[in-house]
Amino acid sequence: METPDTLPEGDFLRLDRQICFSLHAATRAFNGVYREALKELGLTYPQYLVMLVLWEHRELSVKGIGERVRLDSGTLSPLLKRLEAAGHVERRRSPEDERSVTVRLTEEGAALREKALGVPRRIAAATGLDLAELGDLRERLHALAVRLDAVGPDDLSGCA
Amino acid sequence: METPDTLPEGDFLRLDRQICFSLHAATRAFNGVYREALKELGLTYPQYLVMLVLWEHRELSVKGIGERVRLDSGTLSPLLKRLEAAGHVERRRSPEDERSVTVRLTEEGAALREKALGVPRRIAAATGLDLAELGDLRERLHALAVRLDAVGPDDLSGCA
DNA sequence: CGCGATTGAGTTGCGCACAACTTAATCGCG
DNA sequence: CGCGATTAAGTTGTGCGCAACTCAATCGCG
Repeated sequence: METPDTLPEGDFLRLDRQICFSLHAATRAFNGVYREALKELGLTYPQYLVMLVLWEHRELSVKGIGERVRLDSGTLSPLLKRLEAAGHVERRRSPEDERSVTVRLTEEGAALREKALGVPRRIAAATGLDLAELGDLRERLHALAVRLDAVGPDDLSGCA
Repeated sequence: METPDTLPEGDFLRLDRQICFSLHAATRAFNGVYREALKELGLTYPQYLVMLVLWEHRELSVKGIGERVRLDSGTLSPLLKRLEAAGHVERRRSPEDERSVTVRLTEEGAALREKALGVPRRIAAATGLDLAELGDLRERLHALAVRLDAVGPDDLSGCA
């Protein structure tokens, strides 16, 4: 349990390097492709994520958005302020709970969806994967994220 | 080739949302686990990437590091300055080419490798994947990154 | 009802990531 | 040799991502 058995530590480090690099490179490559595809919409990748949930719900609290895109208010507040400045959303405090802020699509923000419809196919084409493979990738990444999030702040020390 | 055939655009947008979210969530979950594991080393994840290549080469130019970790000088310059301030590396201009800066591990930086040896196994444990699955993941991510990078700045418009 | 605990947003500070730019050194062609 | 083009690093500015914090509103227990 505490000895590698199959590999010396040095090779572990090498494998880790390869996985780190692959993950890091894939993430930034994806970001780059999205950046290019989103340029004409005037959106960044994280802004696109937020718009995607708003196109499905039209109106959500900051907390509601945060739960769906897994971002906290420290990231969302300035991002939403920029989306508001761009005219895509409106923000106003909720009447029934003055702590909460309701974010709602403007007409313009809702209309932007039409221009976004072509984006997913471009991305899919860039990956060179078909729908089934994309679905499989999504599954694997989702399962991985769930497992990694579950580890949380503890653990990690319990295996050395 | 230019029509979806299998899915209307709206479902494409939904699938894209799911893939976006999975990718984004998995990336940040990975970062979180590494952040935790690297805390005792006093390294961030990108700093760890740089140290990994230096542990293999001992001495590299900024350009050489950039090629290996796929980062430009705009990101590396301040990062390396911080690694230098932490005492892990030295930087000095190359004698034979005054444009180039050579980055070399200090004794302390080289010694840090010993403390890093336990990191990969912790990460692997957190993912819940075995060595074969990790290798497979690495392969897929690498292939994907290569394909996405190959698309480059052009294309993307040629499929709409 | 009153008051401490909790919750939702926002702010601050730091470290990437990247585009666009600057500066200095080197290259290479005529 | 001379000078424009290229190259290597660094700088600047913008936008995430996250930890740590503030502040106001709400909750809930006695």
